Amino acid sequence: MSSLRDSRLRTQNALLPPSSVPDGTRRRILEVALRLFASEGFHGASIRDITRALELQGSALYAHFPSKEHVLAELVHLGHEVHAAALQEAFDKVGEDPVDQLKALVRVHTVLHATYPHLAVVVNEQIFALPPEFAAPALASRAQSAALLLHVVEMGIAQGKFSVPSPVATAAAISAIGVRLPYWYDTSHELSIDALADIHVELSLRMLGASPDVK
Amino acid sequence: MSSLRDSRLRTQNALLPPSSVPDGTRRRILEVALRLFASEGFHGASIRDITRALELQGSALYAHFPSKEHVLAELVHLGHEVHAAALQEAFDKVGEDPVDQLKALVRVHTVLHATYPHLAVVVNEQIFALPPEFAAPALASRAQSAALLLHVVEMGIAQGKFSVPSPVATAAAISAIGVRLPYWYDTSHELSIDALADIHVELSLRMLGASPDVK
Amino acid sequence: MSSLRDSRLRTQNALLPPSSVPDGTRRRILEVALRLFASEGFHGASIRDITRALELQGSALYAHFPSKEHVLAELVHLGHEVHAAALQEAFDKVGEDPVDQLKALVRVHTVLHATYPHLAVVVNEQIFALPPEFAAPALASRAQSAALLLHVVEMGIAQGKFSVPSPVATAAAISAIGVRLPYWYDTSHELSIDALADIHVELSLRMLGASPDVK
Amino acid sequence: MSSLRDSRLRTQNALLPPSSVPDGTRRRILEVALRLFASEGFHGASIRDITRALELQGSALYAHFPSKEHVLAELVHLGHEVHAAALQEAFDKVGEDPVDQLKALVRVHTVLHATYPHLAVVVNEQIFALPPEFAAPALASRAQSAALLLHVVEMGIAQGKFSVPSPVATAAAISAIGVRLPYWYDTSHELSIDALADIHVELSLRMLGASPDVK
DNA sequence: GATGAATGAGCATTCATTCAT
DNA sequence: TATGAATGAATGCTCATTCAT
Repeated sequence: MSSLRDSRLRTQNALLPPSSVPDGTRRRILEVALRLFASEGFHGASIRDITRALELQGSALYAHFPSKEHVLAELVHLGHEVHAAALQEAFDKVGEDPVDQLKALVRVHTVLHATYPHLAVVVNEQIFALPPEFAAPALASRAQSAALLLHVVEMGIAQGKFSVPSPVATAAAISAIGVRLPYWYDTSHELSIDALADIHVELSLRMLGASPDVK
Repeated sequence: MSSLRDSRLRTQNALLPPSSVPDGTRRRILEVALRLFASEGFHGASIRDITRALELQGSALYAHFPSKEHVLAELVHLGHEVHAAALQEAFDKVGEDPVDQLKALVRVHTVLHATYPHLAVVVNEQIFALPPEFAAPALASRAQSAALLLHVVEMGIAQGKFSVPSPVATAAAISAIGVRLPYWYDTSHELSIDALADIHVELSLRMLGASPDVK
Repeated sequence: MSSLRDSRLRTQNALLPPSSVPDGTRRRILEVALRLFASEGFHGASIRDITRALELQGSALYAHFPSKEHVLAELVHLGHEVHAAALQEAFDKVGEDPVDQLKALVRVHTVLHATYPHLAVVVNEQIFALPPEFAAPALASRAQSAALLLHVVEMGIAQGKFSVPSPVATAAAISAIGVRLPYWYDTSHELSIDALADIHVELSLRMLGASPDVK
Repeated sequence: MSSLRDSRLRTQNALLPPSSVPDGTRRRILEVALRLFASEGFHGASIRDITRALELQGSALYAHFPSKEHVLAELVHLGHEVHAAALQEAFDKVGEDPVDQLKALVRVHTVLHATYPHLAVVVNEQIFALPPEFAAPALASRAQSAALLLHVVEMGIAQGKFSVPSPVATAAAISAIGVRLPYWYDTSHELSIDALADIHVELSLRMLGASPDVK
């Protein structure tokens, strides 16, 4: 239902979080791979595609990664690490009020998906291209994030601050709003990332039936 | 943030809408291709993979489709056709009240994504593997569905029945909830598809700030 | 050194000698195959190419020929048969004078290559695509024709009517003039086939150093 | 009318002009391809056939040529380049007398076809297997050579040194004698290439009715 | 005679990867 | 670090041919 374009994602600019990988050929490989895996898929982007964009021979990649799968694995790992760290950091900053916690989680979820859309797409769509032993830690991180969100929702319900038809379906819905962002939003949009985060927080609280004075 | 498995989707059963393609080898090819494209991606599933599952030689596929791309194109076409037709049918059945219209659209959107999750995933993730001339009609259908949803939201706002921070972002959020369904829901879930549709309708109306007496 | 065109041969019209094969699908297959083998080569023209031109399925060919090779074999056989028969007939009509004999052989050689250029090309270029047992009779017929021409040349020399640097090379040269015809001549040319035959006779006699009053 | 053998051409030895391509795998591919394209035709010789003769995998060819067609294109280009250059060089060495010019052209035409018979055969028979954009320059070179020969014939006629029934047909005949050489002559023949060239010069002059004192 | 679904071998080409340089 | 020639498996697809209808 979102509208895609040739390049799959609407954003061209931001790729990898800045300090996650040192500069150099290795980082440039990751950036190109991220862009191509997002637009063509893991199997649709060949090593030669990646290295050609860097004006290198295919074999040059093996000075930096032991295999193509390791490139994807590193991207997926990086994506989950960033996501988990950001969620945790946001969570730690706020107090124990589930409303505050939820606001923090939704905000960071949205900001991340709007800022690093390629990483989000690759992490979500291409993780299945990894062999189980590579995918397992990422899947665990993912499950933990989901559990954290669900826990906050359930705490809010327990404290009478949220009221919801199904905690699981509602947590999934809150997550979905952010996950689908890369498919329609780009940074040239009239809404800023901050404004978008505000909106998603508001929409999430409404779904949770939070008392109207919230926000 | 959803949790995936080796087989990518939680559901194994429902594949193609029943009457969309006549029985026979051609339909069986479409079904297997749908399953494999959903789990491995278009480039990750080879023609030999598809035909092996049918105990055929790879070359046998070419008596039914002129190319691998045509198989994907037919699936994508079928998916959009079913989606557009169902949306339209639901829309035509209700009156002019935006609230009723929205309920109808959300319900059918959810039911479709829960009933044909493979089709939804392939349509959403693999359409980029098609050359532009194959993808164009599907993208047009997609844009039209998005426009219909946005229109209903805007009509509701105009009539004072909805109140929303950003119509575009809210329509995208409503859509996202359904689109992400295949990644966590399967028909063995304790929630029935109908119950899920009810929940999504409720969540959508809450996001739209519909007057509390609704439904 | 000749100039070719898309269609390889300049002539489009005459294909098979009229009475050589009865009318019907079998003959039409031979005609299309002749055209395609001449322009694309035996390996470059598929059975589907041939039958498509007749609006038939590929399998329909097997009601008329046991294999693709048999189609070529029949064309090659037909070509050599026509060539040998025409040569023999022409030879039998004239007396024992080597000059008359040579004129007759050159004339018919030229007329055949100008009239059935596709057949000549296929016979000359595609015979190697046949397995030895199919090619053998054709090669024998070919050798016999060459021997006949050489014999006439040598008889003329013995009788003091021809004078030549090398009988073998000269016989080859006389043959070559006709064999290369299909690559530059077509029936729309300002020279008629008859005029061309006259010219080739004249050129051949000149090469043979026949006394100037000849012709 | 020439007699062929399994191996199509009687010569096995000479293939590519010595300095035309540097030594190495690339040259060896061209040599094997030349031999196989001459004997089996472009479509009849597979990439695996070519590389097997070099004890390489089929894929190794693609480090040296972008496609099978490029291999043929290079051979055809090379053949026409060598032919055109040799003709031009021979032409430039002699004076303005059409008789001398014709002798020079015929001699070099014959020497080339006797020395590089595979190249001649591939150039003449397989050029049609190239897509038009590859074939065009070769066809142009061919037309230019034909025009040069015709021009010399016509100059000789204008100067009263040649007398001929049809300049076009006679030029074609002169060319044909050389072009057909690879189909019957090989270097083990009792005639040396030089002797053969003398004979062809003599036969050509005779066809042109050159005054008997010539040569 | 002809169809159309199927086969199994083979095609040109691309793939990820290796390795000597 | 990077190259470039090579590998061997795999790719999508075409081939001639078969066979039940």
